[in-house]
Amino acid sequence: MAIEERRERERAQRHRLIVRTARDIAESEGWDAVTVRRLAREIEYSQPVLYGHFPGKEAIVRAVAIEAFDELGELTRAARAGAADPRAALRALAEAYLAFAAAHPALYEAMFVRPLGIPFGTAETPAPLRSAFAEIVEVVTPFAGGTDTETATEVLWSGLHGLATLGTARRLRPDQAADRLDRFLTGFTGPPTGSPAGPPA
Amino acid sequence: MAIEERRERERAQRHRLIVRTARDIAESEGWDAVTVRRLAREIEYSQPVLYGHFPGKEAIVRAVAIEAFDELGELTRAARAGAADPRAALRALAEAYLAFAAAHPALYEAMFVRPLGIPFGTAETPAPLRSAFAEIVEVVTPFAGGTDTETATEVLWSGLHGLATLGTARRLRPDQAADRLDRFLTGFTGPPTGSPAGPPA
DNA sequence: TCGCCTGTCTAGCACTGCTAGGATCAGCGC
DNA sequence: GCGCTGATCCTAGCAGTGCTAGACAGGCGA
Repeated sequence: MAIEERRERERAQRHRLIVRTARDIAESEGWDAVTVRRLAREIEYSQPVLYGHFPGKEAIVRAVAIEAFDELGELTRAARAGAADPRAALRALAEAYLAFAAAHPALYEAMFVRPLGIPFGTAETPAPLRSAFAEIVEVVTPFAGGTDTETATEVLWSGLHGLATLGTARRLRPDQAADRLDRFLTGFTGPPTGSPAGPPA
Repeated sequence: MAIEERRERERAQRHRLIVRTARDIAESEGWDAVTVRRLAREIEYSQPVLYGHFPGKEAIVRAVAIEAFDELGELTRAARAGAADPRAALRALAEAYLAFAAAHPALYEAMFVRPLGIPFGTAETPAPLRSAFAEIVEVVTPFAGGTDTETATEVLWSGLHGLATLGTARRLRPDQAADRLDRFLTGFTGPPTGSPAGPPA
């Protein structure tokens, strides 16, 4: 029995090694550099071993993405927790989200740009993914306004996603990132209390 | 001389055939199905002929994208022209943009998601691309508010881009597309004149 | 008519994801 | 301790990818 346990341990360890190696290569050289041969070489096993752990390359990318969902959820949770009021919480979450996308473009790509083969918003959605989304819902709720919370959440998320992807693709002026977020959030929440209405009709 | 002219004509025709074929395959089966061999088979020439027209596959995708920029620019221009006031113009442009992305996901992907190798917002930016962007600037100007026009343009574009990409990736509820656009544009422009302020602080 | 030159194709390179089949070695019963 | 058994792993190969060198033909000018 102990032998099988050891084997299972080793197997789990190798599993994590594969995911970590894939992530490392992707983050330093992009997903194009992540090939099955390269992975096999780096973990010092032959290629078929990888297929004993994952049904295919796509599944490895998926594993990296799910791990990253956990991290993003943790970051946004921390950002939200440290905020004084709903407006600050929203801003903190947005900043954390964009900072994550900017710091880990390859992870962000695996999570939200590449086709994941993971259902979003259904019962089969993995837990890390759902809890990360729940973070956004939580912070949006006070600002839902006329529309329902889920719609408002989708709008906030879409805005952040657009800013993140166009930003990393270098299609927005890099220096104006903070201004863009200001403008977007001001629109989303409405102007701060006490200040005059913004744009004319 | 006439012979050379005929050859040049034939060459240009084949050039267009390549771009059109690439586009057709991409739109019906996705970019993964667009391979050099497949293209060669469909245009009934061998693969090296393609490399006589384009330096590589990426350049073919780029040609398809630039053509698509022209179309998108035309669509948004028409949408804007038919609008009564600035608010309607903004909405019409946004709807046209999202409709294009939904109707031609492969083209949209080539234009805005895949790395294009085309500089955005510099002097070398191709004309179709610049004029399409100018459309957005035009329609955003009345709603710039406190921030400068270019920043506001980037924010609008980012929002639309996020809605478009997450939409085609099936990560937003399909039925709520109109509600999302409403919510986003209301935030972006501020509430319509005469109506009470939206969300509470 | 001859020779060149342009245009095209065949065949091949190095790479990709993935897999069939054989070798190897650990653990077990005797 | 010995030989069997079964799991584990690797070698080698498949079909596909983007791309290219070199051979071949056909039309052009002299």
